[in-house]
Amino acid sequence: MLSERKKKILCAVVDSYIETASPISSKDIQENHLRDCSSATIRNELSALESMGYLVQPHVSAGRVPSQKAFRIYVDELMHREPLTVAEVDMIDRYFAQKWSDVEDVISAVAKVISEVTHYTSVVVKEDLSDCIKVIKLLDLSNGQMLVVIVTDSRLLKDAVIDLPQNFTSEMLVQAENWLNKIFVGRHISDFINFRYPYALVNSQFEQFNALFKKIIDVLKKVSLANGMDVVTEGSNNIFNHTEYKDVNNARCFLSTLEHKDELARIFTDTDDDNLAIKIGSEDSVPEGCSVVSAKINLGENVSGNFGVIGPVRMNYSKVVAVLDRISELLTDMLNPKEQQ
Amino acid sequence: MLSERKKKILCAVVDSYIETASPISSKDIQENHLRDCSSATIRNELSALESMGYLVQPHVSAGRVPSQKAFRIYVDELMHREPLTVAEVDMIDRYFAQKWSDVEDVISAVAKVISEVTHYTSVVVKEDLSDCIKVIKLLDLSNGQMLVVIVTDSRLLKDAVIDLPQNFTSEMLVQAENWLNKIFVGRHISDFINFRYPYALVNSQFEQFNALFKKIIDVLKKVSLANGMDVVTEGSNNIFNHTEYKDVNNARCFLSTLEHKDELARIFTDTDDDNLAIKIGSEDSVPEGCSVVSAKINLGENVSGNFGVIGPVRMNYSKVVAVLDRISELLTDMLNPKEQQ
DNA sequence: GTTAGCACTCTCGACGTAAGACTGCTAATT
DNA sequence: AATTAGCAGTCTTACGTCGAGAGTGCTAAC
Repeated sequence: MLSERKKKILCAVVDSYIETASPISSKDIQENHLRDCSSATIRNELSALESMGYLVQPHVSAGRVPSQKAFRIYVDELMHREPLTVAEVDMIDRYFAQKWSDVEDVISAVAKVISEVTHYTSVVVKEDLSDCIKVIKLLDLSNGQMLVVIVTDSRLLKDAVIDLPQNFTSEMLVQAENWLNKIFVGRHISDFINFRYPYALVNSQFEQFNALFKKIIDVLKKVSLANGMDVVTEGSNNIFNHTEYKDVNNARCFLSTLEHKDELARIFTDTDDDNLAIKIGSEDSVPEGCSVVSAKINLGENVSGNFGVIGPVRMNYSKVVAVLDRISELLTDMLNPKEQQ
Repeated sequence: MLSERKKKILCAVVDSYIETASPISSKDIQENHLRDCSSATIRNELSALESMGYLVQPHVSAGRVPSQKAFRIYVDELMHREPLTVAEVDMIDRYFAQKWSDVEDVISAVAKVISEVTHYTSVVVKEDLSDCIKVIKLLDLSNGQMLVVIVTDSRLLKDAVIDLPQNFTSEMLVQAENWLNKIFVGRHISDFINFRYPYALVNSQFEQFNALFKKIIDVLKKVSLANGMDVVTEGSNNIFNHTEYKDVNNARCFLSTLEHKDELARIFTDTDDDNLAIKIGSEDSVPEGCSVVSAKINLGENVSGNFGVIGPVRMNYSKVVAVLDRISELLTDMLNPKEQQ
């Protein structure tokens, strides 16, 4: 629907604007992108693109600035995918040369490398809501207390100390453990947020189990809430590299977004089936003036992760996408051999 | 060494400057603080205070601004301790009305309430390096794996899954557990960072225990490292309430400090025996232009915590101190009855 | 020792102006 | 019919001037 030349010009405007953060003039485009036609021709095209809603003019004697609609079509159709520089590849590979021993380390390293290479603020979200309970163990701590250990599919362990009811014997503990496993094994952790206490099952047994069961269910509920999300951000001070955050109100707004981890997690995890999602401006309740590029990865059985960057709409999408692609690749490489082992 | 009147005037300058963030004139002081002498007299005193290094003048026709030295003497000697307003007390109490079930909840709530009431950025540091091991449990997960649970003084639990050596029976597990407890109970978690493997003890026993013991010691080492510090910050966007951070470079520098958790922890935990420490400007490697007010609290047996605020040198010390005092009080109230229970 | 008064200095905002950046339009060209 | 050169018109921005206002330091009187 857009002519080839219009596409070329629009792409040039967005590219230049991403680089310079200031309005782009017809002369700029002519000199740097379209040598073979005059600035007057380009002016005509710019005018057309403006009335189509792709460009706006801050004032009459200024150049053009891309609208949100322009950024949308830019990332969907126009953008060139530039390869990473050698230095950037090196930087990423250096991070991945280390050996990590647990998921937390991976998360923090991924957050660091993304923010370092892209110069934007990075966000990594780990989500293990789909974790399945494999076995529950009750452990007498021999001081009137008991340790509840919940082992899940992904080997992530949750535990808590519970006071034992009076006169509780070791045998009763074993029995309680059996019952708990009968009820809960195979269930998903997330189910417990709205779990209703199964009186029917328990009332048929010793009365004194009741209190214990209630407490254990509380632990499960708590665990399922606490482990819903793990959100890590890195490089929040990178926002000051970008002129849009010279304005203090924008910066405050941005930082406040970063502090609302739950909302942030929602933005980064709420993706279609695509591996890579780009949300621009106020789309999908991304904060006004911000864009989010996020990717998805499996962090192991039933544990998925999302990672990406959040920054101004005037973001270097090409570079960010390349970085995220590369990291996706390295992460899957890292995780897959493990599974064959 | 300073005359009473000089003290009064210096205090007035600092108080006013904290409030208005702009240079204070002799007239200001005369009108708001020292009705009983003329502005000319105050001018003379100001001039004297300036040559003593307590005040500086941005330019000749401006008022005076307190120097770092002035802030030091202000918090040490001059400052009035104003009580909190009813609204502020309410706000704090409302937070403490909730029941918290674990240390993490307390930490996050304390961070939140401090930043909300003071309008500065709050920092809470939990340090449990001195945790003592109370008991170690080995738990057969019946799938060739074993769960190591370490219970410490402070009831903070650490655990990890370990692959069992081949042909390991339940009885051997019990035996291993006994040995582990014999060796490690009573030791401090922090000792394991440099722990040397006690061959003498183990070599006298079954050879196949060796591999297991090594793995467990690795777990202990890891745990002791990972649990060294827990640093939580809240309200980083509060910095924009304060004029000194209208300057983007200051803001960037401040945020970068917040991201270096280890350095931050050092600043907040490195206190004398005092319960409350105030560090101003570049003292004790606090970042240039920043001040830190921190308090200490016991978060349980052998677990100490530090909490406080970080903000501009021009900080409302009086209010911050009052807030931290109140929270200290409430925290000890909350923790002490627990111990009597 | 304190104070009134005054000259002096410096900042800050308002105003006007000139230069420069781009555009849109018109008319000529291909 | 599309393209282009040229030019008038508009708006921003930087700069310099100017006057008002704020505050001091000094002097001389109290």
